[in-house]
Amino acid sequence: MKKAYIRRFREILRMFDQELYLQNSASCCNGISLAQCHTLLEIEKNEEISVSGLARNLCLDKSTVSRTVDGLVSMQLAVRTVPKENRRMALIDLTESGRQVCTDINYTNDHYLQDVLKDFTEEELETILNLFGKLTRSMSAYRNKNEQEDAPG
Amino acid sequence: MKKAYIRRFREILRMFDQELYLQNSASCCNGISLAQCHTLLEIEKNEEISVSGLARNLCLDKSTVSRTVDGLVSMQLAVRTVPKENRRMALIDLTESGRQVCTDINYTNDHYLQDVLKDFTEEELETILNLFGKLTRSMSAYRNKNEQEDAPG
DNA sequence: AAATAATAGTTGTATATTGCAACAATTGTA
DNA sequence: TACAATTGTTGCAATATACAACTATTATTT
Repeated sequence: MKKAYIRRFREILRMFDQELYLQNSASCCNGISLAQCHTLLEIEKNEEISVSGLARNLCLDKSTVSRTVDGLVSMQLAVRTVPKENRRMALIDLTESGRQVCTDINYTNDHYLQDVLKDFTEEELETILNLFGKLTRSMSAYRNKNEQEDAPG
Repeated sequence: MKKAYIRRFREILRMFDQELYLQNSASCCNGISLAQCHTLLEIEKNEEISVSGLARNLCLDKSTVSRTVDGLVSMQLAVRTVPKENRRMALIDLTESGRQVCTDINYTNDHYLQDVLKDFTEEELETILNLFGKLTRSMSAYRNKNEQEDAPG
């Protein structure tokens, strides 16, 4: 693989990452922060998920997630429930307001993506989704491989 | 454009963003932080750039960049020079150590990308770079359009 | 059954990142 | 010369994050 190609790819990745960050920041400004936004959507995706589950899915420390959930709860966007059958854990769920905020975020982001992809042909759309998926899976595999190696024996 | 497609795209974007973040964090751990890493590479790309220039390119506030540069200077990876012909500004440049760190970062990231892309065919590589570029430009155009609208009249 | 280990969550502490506003110094313009 | 614009820095506050220590609970081992 050509060095020049890799450098161009890296450059585009950097710009893409920047655009993604700017857009995410801009679209999550319905009074909630980016971290809260990510957490809300992750709760929405899994009905009744634990703090540890969220931490795993979001690749964050559970203490971080615990505090983010604190924020969501104090804003009445989420609730903690301690199940009787396992009183160690707390299941997080959305309130009606929380669900509404998710709906808003989804609406904004769906429309953004639709706008940004409007000049892509059907074929391009299919191709980019496939290649994107392949790349993401490859990145994930690479990371898991390295985590195995670094894991405490 | 199908709603289901958009949702799948968003989901992949989210995962991709997460992988990118994790990889960036991991690869920048040569004693420097992610922000310092980005700043170093941006200085490397522009010989003698000002704080404002860095802020513009990195889409950050100049105060943020000023402090990041503080860190780099105190680590002796960069130097500030006040040009005689304009004593307001400070031109930032890399030291030899700074250049070496950049070389290391580039090496690591180039190899990462090479590894992650190793199962892509020549054609796929060409396609993904093109579509990625197109998408990034589209995102950038969208943002500029909206910034125009929001600009203080 | 008691002791120990594992799990789940929270809190204390520290650090990093960031932006806005205020400011100082310098340069450009009216 | 007075005023405006540019450039960078500092004060301040908010957010995000992780690690370690801790509490409470549940599971396992002896």
